[in-house]
Amino acid sequence: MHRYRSHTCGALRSGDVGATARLSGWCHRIRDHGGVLFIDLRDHYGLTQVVVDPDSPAFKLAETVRAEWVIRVDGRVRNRPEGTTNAELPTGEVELYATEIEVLGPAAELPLPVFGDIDYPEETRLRYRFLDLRREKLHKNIMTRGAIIDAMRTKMKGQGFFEFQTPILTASSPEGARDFLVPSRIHPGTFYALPQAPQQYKQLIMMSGFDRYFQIAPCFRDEDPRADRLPGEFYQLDLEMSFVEQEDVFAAVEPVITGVFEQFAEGKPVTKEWPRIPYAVSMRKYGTDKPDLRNPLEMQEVSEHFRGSGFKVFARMLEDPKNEVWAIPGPTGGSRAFCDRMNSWAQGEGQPGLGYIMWSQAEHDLKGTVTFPSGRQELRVDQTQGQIVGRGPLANNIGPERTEAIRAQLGLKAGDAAFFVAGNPEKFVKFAGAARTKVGEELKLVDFDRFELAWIVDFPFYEWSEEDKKVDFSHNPFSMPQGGLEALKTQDPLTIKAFQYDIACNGYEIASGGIRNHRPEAMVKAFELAGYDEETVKERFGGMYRAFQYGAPPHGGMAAGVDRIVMLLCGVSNLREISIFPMNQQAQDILMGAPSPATPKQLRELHIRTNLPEK
RNA sequence: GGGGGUGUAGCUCAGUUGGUUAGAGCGCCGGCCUGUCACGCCGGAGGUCGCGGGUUCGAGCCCCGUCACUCCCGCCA
Repeated sequence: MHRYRSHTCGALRSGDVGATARLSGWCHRIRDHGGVLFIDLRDHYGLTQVVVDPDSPAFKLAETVRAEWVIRVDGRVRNRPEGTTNAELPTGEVELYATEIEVLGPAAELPLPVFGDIDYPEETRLRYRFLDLRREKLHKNIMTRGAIIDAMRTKMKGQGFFEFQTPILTASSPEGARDFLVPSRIHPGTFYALPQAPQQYKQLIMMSGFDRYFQIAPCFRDEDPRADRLPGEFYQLDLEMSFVEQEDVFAAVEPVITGVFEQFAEGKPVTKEWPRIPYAVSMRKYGTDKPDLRNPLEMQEVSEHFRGSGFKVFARMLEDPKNEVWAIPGPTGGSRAFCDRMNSWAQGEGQPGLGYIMWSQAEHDLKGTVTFPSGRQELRVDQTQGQIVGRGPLANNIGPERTEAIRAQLGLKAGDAAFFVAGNPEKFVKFAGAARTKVGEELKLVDFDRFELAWIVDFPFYEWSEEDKKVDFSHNPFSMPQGGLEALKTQDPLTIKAFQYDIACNGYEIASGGIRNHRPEAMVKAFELAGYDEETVKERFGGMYRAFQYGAPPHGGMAAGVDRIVMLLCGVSNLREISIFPMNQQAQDILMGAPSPATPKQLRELHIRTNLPEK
């Protein structure tokens, strides 16, 4: 017999009754009835009930074992007595009657129980990650992660892609996020950088005559984390193809991502035909470039209804042509309580408030003019019973015609509301998007049990950098401007769009890519408009620039966030739930103790002396 | 770099307008228990209330500072 096991803890069935079996695993749960004692023995594969009574030579030792001890049990497989089977366990028909127990690894008192499903503080979970990983949910998430990555590989290979490895120790890239640096011992005073992404390498692979590259690529960025952004390192499904236009990339990628989602969505619907939403449209309808399309609400511009109206705050704002008024429809939200709640939510977000109109059916015929006691305001009333009328301060100020026009434009009914955001869209768009999300969720209009995927296309090539007071790349400096060199020479830079696209899913950006700029003269011009001369380009992107001179194929690709996709498919909202040994929010690995000071000898070899900040 | 939240037993948490000896569940230790599967019952141990300072006759509670964790903003081409 094998030294440790003849079966795993998930293997035994009634067909094994009468057999002698040897199991090894962790003591998941122990129930001591004095005369009879049960141990649920757990391993990676499952759970089997071990039973011991005083007739067994193993009884005395069995009484001493505790939760999470690792033991080996020999015994006889037998049917559980009538009425004591456990339908919730695959092994629930049988039990192992123990005749011999060996303690393989005793456990100290646990800082974190493996049994059960209650939440524990992050710090405890990370310090004792190996215990946390034994717990059912996390254990399962990690296995799902592996299966998802397997599925990505299979589907990518099915699309004719081939997996490459690119260097981890590479050159610092001047654009983008902060690099992690690794000092060179051989070349004092110089540093390698860990790749933020294999962007330049994959383009060089295309210029090296390969085609259809992919990699489950580790990426490193020294930036502050978020719940949906791991500190330090993360993985991308990175891909690149030669001789392609945007449509070719979409055609290659869509089935891979849809396929992966369908395979792991556990029956939740997944978008079949992905909508293509231009960046500018997404910003105006959803207030973000990563819209959650499970939320049916779409914002609309309603400036005309407020221009020159009696609502002076908006009317005055609209005298500046840069300003607009946007409406967020709130179907079924037409109650004072809800509108007030939204208003105070907006104030909590640092806004002055959130204007609204509520619509309802008039209960009586009313005609005439109401003058408020102050005498400063007159309200014309002209309604017949059953007619839909708008209520609230805004409606009173702009009058029934304008109120009705807004209702008609937004397609709202009695019992509905609309919320209004005014000012310069560039400044309020983020808040408007948050308000759209809030309204949708509060009114329970969002169907959470689905995956809504979309391409966001036509990103602007440049944007205005307020900080540097100049035009700067808005996304990827390597992507191809729509219109090519001609557009760079003739168009207002801020109106140039890029062959640059994202995939949005349920409010997350899960992928980003583009068709690359493979013409050196266009690349030089693109950088020139952003204020970098040719020498700078040569200096910063020497390898790429050189490669462009010797026959560069048109190419493009994409990178999808593996961690985020796994997070969505596991139904969690924190990356640490799907990452096996994550760092904490301070970018420390508190299990392994990283980062840690280097020894004087290490520093000497690297010609480095520390210069620590004063406390 | 900035803002919010949290910090009380090994763990999860409660703790009144500031008032006697800071509680519960789980876990741990001891005892009882022959069919449980969140086993049950009885008993026990276990606390610098994150840390430092202040106000007060009196602080877990109020104030100031600080540290840790977490969420967010900045940042992330």
